Amino acid sequence: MNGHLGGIVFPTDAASARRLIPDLAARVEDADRIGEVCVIGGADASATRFDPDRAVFAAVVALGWPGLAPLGRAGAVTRGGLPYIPGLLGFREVPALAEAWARLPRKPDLLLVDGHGRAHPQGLGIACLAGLALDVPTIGVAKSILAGEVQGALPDIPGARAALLLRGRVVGMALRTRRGANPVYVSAGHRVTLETALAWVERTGLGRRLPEPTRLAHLAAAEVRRGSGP
DNA sequence: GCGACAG
DNA sequence: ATCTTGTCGC
Repeated sequence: MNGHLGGIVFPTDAASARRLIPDLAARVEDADRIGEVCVIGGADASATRFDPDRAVFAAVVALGWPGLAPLGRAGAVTRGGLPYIPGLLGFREVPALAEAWARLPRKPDLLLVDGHGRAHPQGLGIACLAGLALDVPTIGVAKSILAGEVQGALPDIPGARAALLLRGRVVGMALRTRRGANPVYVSAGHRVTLETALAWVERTGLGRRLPEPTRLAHLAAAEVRRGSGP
């Protein structure tokens, strides 16, 4: 039940997860290795606070490119996994995302994941882990910072950027996608460059704060949750 | 030891 | 992440 997760055996406790991080982070590919993009996907998960079962409701949506026409969507639920621990989000949510991914008839050529990619303390945000597990290029799109600091000011103008630095390294970019809205933090996941990641986020933005793939995945995950009990 | 801390 | 309707503003 784990071979389709990129050969990764997902840990069931935080200590084991932490031991795996260095090795997995080293496997993440930094260069662009994206083929022709005909299908672009979005992935996100929803959860109920204080849930003793630790249910994770995940969803993956597939949109056509260009045009962003809906091509498909799938959901999945996992229980009894890790609780939310900053830095270990991927270990908690990717198993559910992988199950939803497996149910998608048409696999995306590129996947936008809600959360960070390399803009993570050890360079292994959920987008990186999802890329390794699903064997697909990924991009991380987060709504707040996990680690690092934004360098300089970010004008309230769509398209404005400010580097996200961590230990002197540019690990991501604060990107203003919409006037009057907080920026989004973009970082490379697996097989994608930060510049390429930024281009795709802007291309699929449609004038809203979150790019369409991730926005729709969020709505889909909420639906999975409603349809699978609290 | 203290504070920070994606979703 | 989630608890939640109306409301302020472009």
